[in-house]
Amino acid sequence: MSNGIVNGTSLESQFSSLGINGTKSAYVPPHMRGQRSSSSPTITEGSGWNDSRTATPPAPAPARGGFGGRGGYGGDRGQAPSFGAGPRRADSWAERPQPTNGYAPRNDGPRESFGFGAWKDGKHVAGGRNMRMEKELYGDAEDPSKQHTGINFEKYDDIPVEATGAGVPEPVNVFTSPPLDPVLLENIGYARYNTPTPVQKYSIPIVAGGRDLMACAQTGSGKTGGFLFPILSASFTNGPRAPPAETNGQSYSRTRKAYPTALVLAPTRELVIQIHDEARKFAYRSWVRPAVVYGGADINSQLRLIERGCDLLSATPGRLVDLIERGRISLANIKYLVLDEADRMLDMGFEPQIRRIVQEEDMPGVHERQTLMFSATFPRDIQMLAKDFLKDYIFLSVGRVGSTSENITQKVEYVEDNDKRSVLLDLLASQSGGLTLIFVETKRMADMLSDFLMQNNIGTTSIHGDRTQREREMALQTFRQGRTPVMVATAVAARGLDIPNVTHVINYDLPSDIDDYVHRIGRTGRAGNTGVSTAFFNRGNKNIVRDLVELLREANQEIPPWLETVAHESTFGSGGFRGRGGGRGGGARRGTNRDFRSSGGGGGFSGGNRASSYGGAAQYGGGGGYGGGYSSGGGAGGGWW
DNA sequence: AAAAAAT
Repeated sequence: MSNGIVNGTSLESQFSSLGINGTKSAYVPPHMRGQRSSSSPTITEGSGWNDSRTATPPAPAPARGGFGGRGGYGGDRGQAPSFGAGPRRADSWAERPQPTNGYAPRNDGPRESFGFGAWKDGKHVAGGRNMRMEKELYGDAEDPSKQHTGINFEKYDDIPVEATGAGVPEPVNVFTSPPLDPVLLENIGYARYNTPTPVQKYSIPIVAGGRDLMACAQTGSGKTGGFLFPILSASFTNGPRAPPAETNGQSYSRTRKAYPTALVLAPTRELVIQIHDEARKFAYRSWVRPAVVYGGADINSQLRLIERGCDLLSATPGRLVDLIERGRISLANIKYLVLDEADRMLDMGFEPQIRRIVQEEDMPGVHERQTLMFSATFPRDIQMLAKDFLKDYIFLSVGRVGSTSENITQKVEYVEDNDKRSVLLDLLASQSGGLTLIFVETKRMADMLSDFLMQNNIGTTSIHGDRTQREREMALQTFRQGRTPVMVATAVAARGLDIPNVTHVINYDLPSDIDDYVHRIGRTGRAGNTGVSTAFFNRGNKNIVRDLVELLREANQEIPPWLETVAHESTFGSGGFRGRGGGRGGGARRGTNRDFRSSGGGGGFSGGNRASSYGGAAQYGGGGGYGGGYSSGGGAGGGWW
């Protein structure tokens, strides 16, 4: 291998190369690493921690001393300042050696004054700066593993956006205050975000104006910031919702309940971890304490962290329902609800749990909260969800980032199953630098292929749902760091994950759904950078061929002649005619990503007009909508092509 | 058909 790929790829050797003592050391999930505290410090300024680097805080003067724990509402929420803290050791965390390997000792050090704010007497009191925390949250300017979407934003100007609905506010073109809270603005600066992405340009004034939002956008479009920025900004300015009266008298109950202000639901564990990491960046110095809960990890440590502060909660649905049942989380104070990757969550069968969380627990009704839904597509079941969860919403349609802006070079090669391994080896040998993400269809294949690559001395890890959560997070970690520059993945990693420096995505097995394909290749070419995607195609993939060709054409990619032939034969050939339904549109299952409501609609769901608002011209100058399609496969059988 | 997700 000529590409600097490393040896020794078993989990143990990955651990040891990270300086971790194999089985003995306490595992620290990514979102807890380097995090000494996620909540109320019990030490105030002057009582210990001091750092000469902590220059004059840019915040208002009272900020520094004003740290009274949870401020005026703390007690009512069962989160008195001393809560959960107990006697603390007197030695200063700052004096201990700093971890150099990205792993921090357990989160039991003394609290620091700086870095956390409070909501006190109806006002936001920002905390002072904390340089150590800033380094941990934002990294160095040179650290590539910390650099996310803060670069090359110019490319985003090409992305078409369409906003429809009643009273769409003018988009903003810069990060400014107003409408953004000054503390948030500083955090955006620390994160080196320069310019709002198209989603953010619209979502900021929409959410600031109190409106609900339905956005068809994929990650990579700056979606996470698109909801975090306006929600955090409004939260900083307006504070938490007043605690419900009924909880009076419960203050001293044995079980401590968290009352988050904002809730973000997402389909996979890694995704909620990633959202939480972003939330931590932008909640810095504010009263908002981000928290995260997800399955597969120790629930008790999550409970402890929740108790220390849980204002913006990122969660997978199953674990959240569990915690609600245990009476540890109440949704009574929710002001902001976000459903991320909503179509994916429905695909994964989360609808009953989501409906329970939103409609059958104690969450305020649709008129008492603000709701934001994000989905790559807008099929009928998502429309129904939007009808039930949103009110008078603004519909935002954001063009595909990767494919339409042509910063991903898409290749398709004809490879029989038996040849895939050797072709893959050749492919890996011929490239240099960067990270390679290989998608397969089954967990078994993921294991087999990663074993095979490791046997060939290619630094490989793998991620799929049968690995332990710890293994999954470790895989992501070593891949991000480039210690294992190749990762084999199932669908678990297809959507939403933001991994800088992925230069090559290989569809070892093509998915049967073109949307999945789009998401997968979207792991490269992020933030305006260029990337390469290679797909192995053979007769087993004919169910995707027509959508694939259409997509390649739309993205101005080279289409191999044989692929065109296959697509043509698959459409008109012996397999039986499967009508195109009149060109674009006519999509039965998937639907398009455009506002289906009648124009000027007041937000009501007008059920009958769906068909008529489909079809017709593409929504914005030829970009975007790639409707096309029937639900794949099945049906009229017949030979190959 | 497979994957993911609470235990």
